[in-house]
Amino acid sequence: MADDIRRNMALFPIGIVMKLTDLTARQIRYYEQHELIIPARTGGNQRLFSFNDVERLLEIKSLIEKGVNIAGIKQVMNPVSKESEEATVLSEQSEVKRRELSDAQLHRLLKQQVLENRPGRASMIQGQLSRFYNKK
DNA sequence: GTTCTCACA
DNA sequence: TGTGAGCA
Repeated sequence: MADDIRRNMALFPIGIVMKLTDLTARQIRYYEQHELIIPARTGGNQRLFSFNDVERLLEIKSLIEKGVNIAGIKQVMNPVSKESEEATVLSEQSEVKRRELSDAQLHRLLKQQVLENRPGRASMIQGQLSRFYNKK
């Protein structure tokens, strides 16, 4: 599992992440405040992002582009601390399956929502999303 | 030169 | 969310 270590290893500063994700520093920090990402910190209190963080930001970005707000994204990207993140990798497959399943359903739901709720933006998507996590 | 936090025309 | 201030 040395791969997970590399994947979660904090490497680049916010500047690099900005280019990698096309997000502004403001947005990246904003998402961090909402615990969508949990970058490591250097001694100088500077953020260090891992590949995982970048991937999460890309997911967040795609969701934002589809009209999902922070509240909605939080339900999809249930915040995971660095520790529990590793624990998730080692945990049972049932957890993994549930995650993949809900992701697939999520895509279908998002497409549906985006088409129907076009003008007014995602509004009732939050309640819909939460149901998937209870329903498996 | 960069990033950080905080605050707001 | 953008942007500028004042530090580190």
